[in-house]
Amino acid sequence: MLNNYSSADKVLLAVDCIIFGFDNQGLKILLIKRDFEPEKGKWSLIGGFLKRDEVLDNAAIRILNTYTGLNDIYMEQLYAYSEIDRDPVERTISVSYYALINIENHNTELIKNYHAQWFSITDAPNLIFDHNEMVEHAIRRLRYRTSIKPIGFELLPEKFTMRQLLELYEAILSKELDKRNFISKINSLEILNKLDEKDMGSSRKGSYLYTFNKEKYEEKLLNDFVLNL
Amino acid sequence: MLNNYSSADKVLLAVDCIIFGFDNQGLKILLIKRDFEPEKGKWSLIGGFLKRDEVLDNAAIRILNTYTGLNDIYMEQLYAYSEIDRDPVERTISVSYYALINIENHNTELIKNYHAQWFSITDAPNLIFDHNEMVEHAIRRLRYRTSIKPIGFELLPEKFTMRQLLELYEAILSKELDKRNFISKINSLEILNKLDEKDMGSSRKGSYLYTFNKEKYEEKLLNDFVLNL
DNA sequence: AACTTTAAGTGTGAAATCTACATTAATAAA
DNA sequence: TTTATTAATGTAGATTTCACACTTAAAGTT
Repeated sequence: MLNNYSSADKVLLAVDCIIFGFDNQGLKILLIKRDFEPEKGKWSLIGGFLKRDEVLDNAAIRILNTYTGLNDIYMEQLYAYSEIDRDPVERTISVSYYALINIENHNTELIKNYHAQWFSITDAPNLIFDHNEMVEHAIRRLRYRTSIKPIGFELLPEKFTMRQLLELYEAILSKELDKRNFISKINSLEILNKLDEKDMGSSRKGSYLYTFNKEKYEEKLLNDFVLNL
Repeated sequence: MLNNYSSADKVLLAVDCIIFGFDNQGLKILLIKRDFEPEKGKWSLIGGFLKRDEVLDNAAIRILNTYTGLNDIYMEQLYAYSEIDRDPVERTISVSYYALINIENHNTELIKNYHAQWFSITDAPNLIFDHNEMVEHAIRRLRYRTSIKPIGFELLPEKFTMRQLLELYEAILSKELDKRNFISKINSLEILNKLDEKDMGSSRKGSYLYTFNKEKYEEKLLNDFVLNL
C-alpha cells in the first residue's frame, strides 16, 4: 500500500556513467578494469553508489570527477535499470548517466591509477552486468540529441575545424555525411565563430578554426531548432 | 568506494505513474486524492513502492492495474527524481512512468473507491511533491513520441474516426493542425484500415471508422519513420 | 622558379516535402 | 424538397533536401 513507508524494501541505488570522448580515431568510451569482486578483472562502466544525502545528478558528477578530474561537464540522466539479479551481490538499481568530454582534457594520471582506458565504441570489450545495454542505450540517446541540440561541441576542443566537427557527427551517427551540405546546414544555425586562425596540421592550405558561440546557441534553443543531417 | 556494498545508504524506491487518457473533451490525466499522510487530501499521481523482488516495469504495471483494473497497457519509463526532501517522510527516489489508456476501458468502480479522478491536462490541480514536474516532463515526452511512433492509437477506442485521431494529436501537441494535410500524412503511413462502417454519431453524413493496423505499423518501425505534423 | 601534392572551400539545379487553402458530397431533420 | 451539418477530397506555390565536381591555397619537391 501507498501509505506504508516500510524499510523492508529499501534498495541500493547505483549510478553508472557512460563517458563519451572523441579524438581523430572516432567516438570512444571510458571503461574501467574492475579490481574488486564480483567480476574482478572484467571491464565495466565507471560507477558508484548514491549517498544518503546526495542527489542523483551530483552522484554522477562526483563519480565522473573521481575518475577523470573533470568538472562542469555535460551530463544527462538516461534510464533506471532494475533487473532483479543485475548485480549478483545484492539487489541494486542503477541509474545511468552519460557524459560528453573533450578527450584531451581529462587527467591521465587519474585514469591510469584506476586502470581506466579509452575504447573505440566500435570495438569495446564485453562489459559486466547490463553495462553493454546501457552503452547501446546511451549511443541511441546521443544520436537523438544531436538532432535537437548541437551537443557535439562538448566533445571537441575549444577551437576546432569543420572537418573535425563533420567527423564527430559522422562518428555519432555512424554514417557518411556530405561535406558541403553539412557545412551549409551548420552555418545556417549561426552558432559558430569563424576565427582568423588556421590549423595547419592537416593540410598544405590549412583550415580555419571555429569556436562555438554559446550566446547565439542559447537564443536558438528558445525557438527549439531541429538539425537534420 | 565502488567495492563497498554498504547498506548504510539504501533508499526507498517509489514508482509514480502519469496516466493519460483521451476523450472528446481532450487529453486527461488520472489523479488521486490522498487519504493518508503526508499531504492527506491533496491531489497526487498514483504511485507505490518498488518491492524487493520486483522489476521497475512490473511495479508500474502493478500500480496501474491496482487503480484502473487494466492490463497490457503501453507504459514507458521516464525519469528518476531524487531531490533530498522531495518526500518529507523519508528519503525516497521516485522513478516515473507514463501510461496511455483508452479512457472508456478502465474500471470506474475502482477509481471511485480510490478517490481517483480524471482531469484535463489544461486545468489539473496542483500536485504534491514534485508531481507537477513529472507531469510536465511526461507531456514533453509524449509530444516527442508522437513524432517517432504513432502511439496516439493507444489512447483511442478500437474503432475511431479521422476526426478523433486529429483531435487527439491536436490535444497532445496543443496546436491546431490542418485537417487535409493531417489526413494525407496519416494515410501516407499506411497503418490504418478503413472500415466500411460509419460512425453516425457526429454528423448527418457519418464518418468512416478506422482501425489501427499493427502488422503494417511494425514493418514501418523497422525503417524508423518520422511523422512531422 | 616551376611543378606537384594535399586537403579546403565553395554553388546549383532537380526532387521531394511542406503548406495554405475552398468546394462538393452525403445524409437526417424540418 | 429544402435546409443544415459535418465529411471528404486535390492542387499549386514555397521551402527544404539532396546529389554532385571544380577551383584554391600553400607547402613540399625538383
